[in-house]
Order: sequence, then C-alpha cells, then structure tokens
Amino acid sequence: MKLTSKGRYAVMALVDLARFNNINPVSLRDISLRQGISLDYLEQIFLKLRKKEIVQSVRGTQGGYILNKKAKEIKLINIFEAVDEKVKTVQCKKESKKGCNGKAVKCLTHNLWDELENHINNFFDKKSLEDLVKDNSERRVSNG
Amino acid sequence: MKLTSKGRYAVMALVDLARFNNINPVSLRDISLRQGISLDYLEQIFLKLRKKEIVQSVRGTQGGYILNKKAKEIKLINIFEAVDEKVKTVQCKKESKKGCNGKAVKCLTHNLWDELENHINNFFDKKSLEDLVKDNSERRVSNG
DNA sequence: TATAAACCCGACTAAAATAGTCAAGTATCT
DNA sequence: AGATACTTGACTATTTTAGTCGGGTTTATA
Repeated sequence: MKLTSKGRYAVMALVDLARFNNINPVSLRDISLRQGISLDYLEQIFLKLRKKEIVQSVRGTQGGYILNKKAKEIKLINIFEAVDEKVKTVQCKKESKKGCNGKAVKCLTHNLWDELENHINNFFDKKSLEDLVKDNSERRVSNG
Repeated sequence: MKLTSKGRYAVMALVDLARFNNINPVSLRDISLRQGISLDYLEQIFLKLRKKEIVQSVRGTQGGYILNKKAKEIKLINIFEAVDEKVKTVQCKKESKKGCNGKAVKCLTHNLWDELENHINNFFDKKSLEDLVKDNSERRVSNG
C-alpha cells in the first residue's frame, strides 16, 4: 500500500506554489528546482491540475501558474482526484449488483475495505492546502 | 494508493480460516476454492504467515493450517506486516539524518505523509481477525 | 520583430512491482 | 504404496510507475 510519486509531487508542488502565491505566477521551472522534481513530469501533473481548475495558467514569458481557489478551499482529496491518485482497496466494482470476484455474495472482507477507503479519504477530506502551508511555516519558526 | 492482492488475500484467507477453525486444520485447497484465490499464490502467502507465527501448519493428509493465536489477538497490522504489505508514503528514509531527496531539510510535506501513515496504521492496529469474523456473521444473519 | 521563457500535449519507454506459475521436493495418513 | 497437503525456490508475463522526448503555441521584452 503505497502513495505514488505523482500524488506526492502534486501536493509538494502545490504547497510550494501556495507559499509563493503572491501576485506573480510561479513557473514550473522554479518549482522543479526548489522541489527537485523533473520539469517534464511537473508539466504532466499541472496539466491535470489545471483541467480540474485547481490552478490557472499564465502563458508566455514571466508566466507560470497561480492557485485558482483559496488555499483553504483546496483539499488533499481534490488534488489526488485531479491527478488520478485514487484510493483503491478492492478490485471489484462497487456498482455491480454481483458480489466480488463474480460471485453471488460479497467477499468476506468487502466491508472492511470499504471502511478502510473511507478512513483514508476522510483524512484527505479534512486537510487543506492552507493547513499544510501553515504547518510548514510554524515548523520553520520553531526549528529556528 | 492501492492495496495489493497479497495483503487482501492474506486477510481474506485468514478470515476464512478463522471461521472454520474448529479442531481440524483447514487446507489451502479449500480456502483456494472458497475464496477463488490461486493455490500456488496462497502457499506463498501462508509460508510468510507461518514464519511470523500467525498460523501453524499440519502436514500430511488431512493436514492444513490452524490459527496460532486467538483471533482476537491477531490484528490486521500483524497480517500485513507478515506479508510485507507495508504502508509507504515517502521514499525518503526516516532514519537518515539528512532530509528528503538528499536535501538538507525535510520536504515541505514530510510531516503530512507521516501523519497519513499513522492514520492508516492506526486503523490496522485496531481491527482484529475476530472483529472481521463477527462482523461477517452478523451481516449474514441480518441479510437473511 | 526576433528571441527566449514558459505553458501545452501526445507519444514513447525503461524500470520496478505485482501477481502469479512451475517444478521438485518432504511429511503424514490410510 | 499412494494420495493429500505442506515446503521452497526459481521463473515469468503483465501492469504500473515514473518518467523522457519532441514538437508545438503563447506572450513579454529587448
């Protein structure tokens, strides 16, 4: 059970963006350098973030990206969904009338995995980008 | 972020085993048939479960596996650990004095992933095999 | 108006992980 | 003796991941 780089990078990049989100857009090149993430990969990620209206792009020289909503309103779950980082605990489709593995009944542990999914998504639902930025600046202060 | 089959199968198989865990050992063949899991794969999984002393094996005809502890005492976290289904949210080693990605400081989101890991492991810590067996038999009754 | 910075986008690919399979055992019951 | 069932290591196809690459388009500015 592991978090993929895509999801991690998306969050890292957005925290970075949120911190420098003044009037000027932030270029992916800067984020790439600061966070040590491949520029090409970042572009793929931001394409998705833009399509889900989490960020806005500014083209041309001096261009870059800006947040499209307030940091408070951007939850982790939105970010993960945007980059297709879903929490998947079961193979079987929830919608299907049939049970798991094509059997007539739900597998013995179906409810468990549903619970787990909810448990994790609940965490993602509560955390906002603002929380992360705050947490980070507080830590910086307290660490000297 | 997804749960692998190995972890899922391990839990499914153990719930199955716990339900039929009377005096007689349960053969992997039976579990394989009931749960629709490849016998060869089950053998791999039970090898690990046995090494971690979650189950005990009985060789020969009429052999199989039995639980090595009370269902109440077997937590999900033990099962997952046994089959190497770890929760991994960060690439960076926790032990290293250095920060993430070889940088001098922790990445902006390091604490977040730690929190997430704890959140998930907390769930696994609380659930026991007994809980799952109970939950299942209750559901069967209420569903008719 | 040329140039460079930066976003836009699809296609490709190497490496790793996953989810098994296969083969050749050993132990035990009947 | 034969069947059942655990034991173990090696192998492999498939899928996913984590990118790379190449060619665009847009826009500020010198």
